[in-house]
Amino acid sequence: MTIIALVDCNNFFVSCERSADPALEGRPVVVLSNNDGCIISRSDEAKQLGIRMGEPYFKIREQLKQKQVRVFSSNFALYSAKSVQVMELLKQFSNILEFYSIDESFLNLNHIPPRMLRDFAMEMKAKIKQQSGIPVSIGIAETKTLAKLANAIAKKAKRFEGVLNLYQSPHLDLALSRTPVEKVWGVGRRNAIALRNANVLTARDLRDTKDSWILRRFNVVMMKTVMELRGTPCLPIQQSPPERKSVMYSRSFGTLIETQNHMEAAVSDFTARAAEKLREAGMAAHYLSVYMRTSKYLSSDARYSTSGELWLPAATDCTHDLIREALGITRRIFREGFQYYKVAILLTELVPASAKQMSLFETRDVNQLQTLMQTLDSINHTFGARTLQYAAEGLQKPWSSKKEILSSAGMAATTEMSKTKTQPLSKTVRPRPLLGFVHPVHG
DNA sequence: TCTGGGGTCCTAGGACCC
DNA sequence: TCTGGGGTCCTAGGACCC
Repeated sequence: MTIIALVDCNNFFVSCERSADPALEGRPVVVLSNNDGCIISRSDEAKQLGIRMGEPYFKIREQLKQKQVRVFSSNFALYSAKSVQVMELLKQFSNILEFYSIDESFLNLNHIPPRMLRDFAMEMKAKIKQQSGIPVSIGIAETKTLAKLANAIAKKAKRFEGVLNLYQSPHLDLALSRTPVEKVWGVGRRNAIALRNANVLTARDLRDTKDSWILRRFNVVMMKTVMELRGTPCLPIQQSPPERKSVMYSRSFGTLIETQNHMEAAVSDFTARAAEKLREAGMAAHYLSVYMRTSKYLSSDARYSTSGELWLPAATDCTHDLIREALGITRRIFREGFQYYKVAILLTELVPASAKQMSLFETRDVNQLQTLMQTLDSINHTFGARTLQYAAEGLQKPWSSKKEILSSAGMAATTEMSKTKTQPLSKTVRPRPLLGFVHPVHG
């Protein structure tokens, strides 16, 4: 048998803000998505006020002000650092664990006697709170899907004090029968409708369906979910993350883009960010796509989206190669007369950087390029993102995402933003890649 | 004025082959 | 006579996750 715990940080982004400023404790707090678009994390107090997940910020801005809700732009530098801190603490409790997402980890607890599980989890929870300031909930069961389910109940029902152990529990049936089918991990909105129409209403109903019906009506993914509800593990703990298959960098703009000049600068900027992620993953890409679109919410004649792709003759992780090709694509696909809202850079067909092959026509010194990229990354890592950047990325970046209400902890993490002088971007200046680096802080 | 940003996996259907 | 049958590969789109 396997014993699996799911440790989930409560209201994670809000809890991070609170750990940086304890005065936020007990008050309603929310955190916004990128570009201050919508609500992505809420404290319990905010939930009680009826503030919904994913709600557009502009729609409830006044309401939040009236109710004295503290609002923060998202600050992923802070959240990542907190996440690492919690992960390090978790390693003290099991050496078989999976960091599933920024705020959730699965732990194998086979080394704990079943009757000790609850005490063990309570201790884990207390230690994490004490050392990192982050409150967590813990669910324990035979499979990941059941641990998820236990966790959701632990989080909601106060009497469990944040820990629910359903491992070999006589209460499992009751827990399953009180969990609506759409709350089961792996059952999304669409499948929930199909299940409800077939009168499968709860996790228990789903567990008790026939295999043949599931396979006929759904697929092997749903079958695994059903097996997991029955206590048969189908989703193993993945101790090392599977190799990346793609890297994407995508953002909506703070100010809409209308000119090709600005678009080329934004594409250069985004491509540089994607290339950084690529190198961080230790990969090189064979395939590059550039995608741009207007807002989805415009009338159909003002709406436009387009994309262009390119096979690279040799896989690369080199920022200036990728920028050059991305600009080539951009010049091919850009159309005047639209207000662009978002751009995405997608890198696929990844190979390990160590295995990349040189193009037959490569005339540059490849080792020198590699050293250059390493130096670039290490300087930006030490002195802050975008300390060094390509001229093509532009200095002013009027399209940058809005982040109007960063906490003071947030400002500390992104000092280079506040130091950058703002000047109007001259329309006559055409971005020129491959010219070298600029230094925006003193530039 | 204003609506997140990533990822993965599966299936269906077409093209092509023997 | 009659309208095989299986296999692979690719792509677009759907569905799900946090």
